[in-house]
Amino acid sequence: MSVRLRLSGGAVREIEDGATPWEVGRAFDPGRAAGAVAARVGARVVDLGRPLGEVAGQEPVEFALLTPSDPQGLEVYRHTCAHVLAQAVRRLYPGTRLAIGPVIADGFYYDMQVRTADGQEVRLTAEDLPRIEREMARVIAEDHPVTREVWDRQRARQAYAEAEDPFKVEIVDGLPPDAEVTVYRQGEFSDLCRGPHMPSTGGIGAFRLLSVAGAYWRGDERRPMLQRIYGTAFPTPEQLERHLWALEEAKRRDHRRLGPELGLFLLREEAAGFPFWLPKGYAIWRELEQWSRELQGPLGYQEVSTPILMRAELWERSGHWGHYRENMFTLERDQEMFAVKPMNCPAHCLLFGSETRSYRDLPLRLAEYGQLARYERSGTLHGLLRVRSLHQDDAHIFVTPEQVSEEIGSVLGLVDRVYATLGMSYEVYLATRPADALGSAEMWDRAEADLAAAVRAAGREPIMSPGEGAFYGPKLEFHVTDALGRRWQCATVQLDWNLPERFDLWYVGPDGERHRPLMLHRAIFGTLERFVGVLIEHFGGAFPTWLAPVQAEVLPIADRHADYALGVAGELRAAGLRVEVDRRPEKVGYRIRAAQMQKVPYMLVVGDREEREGTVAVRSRAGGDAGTRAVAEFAAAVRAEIAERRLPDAGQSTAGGHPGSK
RNA sequence: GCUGGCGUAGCUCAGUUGGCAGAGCACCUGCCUUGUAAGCAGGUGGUCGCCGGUUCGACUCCGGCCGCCAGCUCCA
Repeated sequence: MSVRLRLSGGAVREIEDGATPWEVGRAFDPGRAAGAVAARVGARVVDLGRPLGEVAGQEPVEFALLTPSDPQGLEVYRHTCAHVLAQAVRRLYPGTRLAIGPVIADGFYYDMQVRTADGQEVRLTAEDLPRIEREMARVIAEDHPVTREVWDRQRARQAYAEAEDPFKVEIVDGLPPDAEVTVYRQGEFSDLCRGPHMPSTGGIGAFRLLSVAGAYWRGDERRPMLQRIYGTAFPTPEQLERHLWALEEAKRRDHRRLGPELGLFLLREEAAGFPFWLPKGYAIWRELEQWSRELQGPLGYQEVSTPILMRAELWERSGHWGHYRENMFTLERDQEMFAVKPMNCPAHCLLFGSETRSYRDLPLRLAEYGQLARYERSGTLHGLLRVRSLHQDDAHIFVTPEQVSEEIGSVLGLVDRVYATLGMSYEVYLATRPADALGSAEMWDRAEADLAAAVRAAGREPIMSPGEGAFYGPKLEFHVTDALGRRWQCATVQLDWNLPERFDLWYVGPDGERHRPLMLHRAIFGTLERFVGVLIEHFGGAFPTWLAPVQAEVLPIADRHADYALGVAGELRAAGLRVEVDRRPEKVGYRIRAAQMQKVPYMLVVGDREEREGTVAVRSRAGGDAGTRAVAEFAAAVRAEIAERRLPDAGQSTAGGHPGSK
């Protein structure tokens, strides 16, 4: 028998079915064969030693060798490295039980119960990692061939049961009935694994273990806590070093570091999860809020303000008492329960229902920026990105069923405009019906379909997020990525057929009858707290001029220039700019450095010459010395930059003349 | 909330085996009067997270809380 493969050049070859990808590669693509870790046959990635008859047939399929430079090849490479990690830990701690060791975005991890030979559990710390790394290096140097074995399911189950490997037994039991049970072996080590793997351990070039942390087996806090060792691997030491450098760089952008450094906000243990906003941070905040009003007003949004504290009875009616109580701050007064609002929707429903609404009033768009509070478990708090204080750029839109699509389209347009202006990329997730859902299956199906259609109409493909919807309706989540590659939801659009029902909301239709409106929950920034946090990291603290807390810093050369400097600052403030004067008795270089580290977009040096000529010597944060300009001219240029909400483009500044010009 | 780690000046961090708490930066003062990323000198500043215990004596050892960090989980 034979199989047919389409090689990289496009030629179809007849190959004997016992041949392996390695043999085919060596014959037809010797250049890549040396560094190959696996092969792609059709849609499958397979071991280089796998007989082709098992994965191909008479129908020609694409054949390609994979090296660690290919994304799929890199996964195989890292996966094998995860096995090397497990092998090394087993050597050092022979009683270790393995759970799972998958490849993740920038590396891999392995979850295990680390134990000594006599079954004593061992707590690893970061100090143990170098020792494990040395053992891994030994495994790699020993260059063990990696072989694939197909096991009988019962035999596998029994073997792991006898070896007292409860996690592997559970994994075997969880495999689909028709799945092949495979075990990969390298030297004295073997592991239940789907594969594929590199042909031998010697091919791993550069790896590093990064951290160790606890992780529950199957993510379930009622189950045993395992130790998760994170690591990464790259084909060359240079690539590894570059990655490690990028991780350090990401730490430098961490908003928890930059926030206090730039004087933006404060986190205090007196109010965990409730940030204190300093003048500079709040300047950013106000700028965003003002922008939001500017964008939404023309779209027909009306701003309202509703009570922060309301009786429990309201939350019972809205369903929050049953579904969300764990996340609410409650208090009792005069034998009555109250709750701080975690969301605005129930209050907005009260507003909708407070007068008779006509179909002519719809869509009715109620916006609110007030403060919400949600109880989050202490271990989940994270800088500004996971807080208990929330100020959303929230709105609830009451619509007729016919208006849903168009209104969602309008919201998606708003989202796109905001994120494009800030130069941020995002992904759209469609979160569908959760286990504790309210409402009928038909309502959910239709709502989910409506949301998906709207996203596609906006030219994007939603990523499905099954079971992640709110209890009251499906939602679109817009995710952005932080400096450390963690993903956070910012904007959201949720469809809700439930609350209008619970609050018995209705409008009078053209037919003179009562009809039930639908409700859209939406936020564009999401939570201001989180959004500012994400922006700090996105810009690394170097905000575009329109958002920068201090837009220009005036630096008088000597004491005698102080009056002129104050005059310049006054003139610029009158033009609407946020300006400060640094008249400390320090050298200009010192004060420039200070302003530069505070990431002020423009530094204006003024001395005898500038005072005489009524000018400022402009230095831009990104481009350095930008020449001398008249004060009014500088003000006009910066005002234009702000009005356009221009993004900083590296090396260029807009408000300076050419060096040497006036 | 769970597992592990951590908590010393505004910030970053030292602090031997338990014996009167330190540095750099920041801040203040003086000198310098300054030209595009750190001038010089001096000084202020700490209930060593909080509460309790052991001890002649606790930043140090023990226990309990609180907070932070990583991960799990949860979610905007």
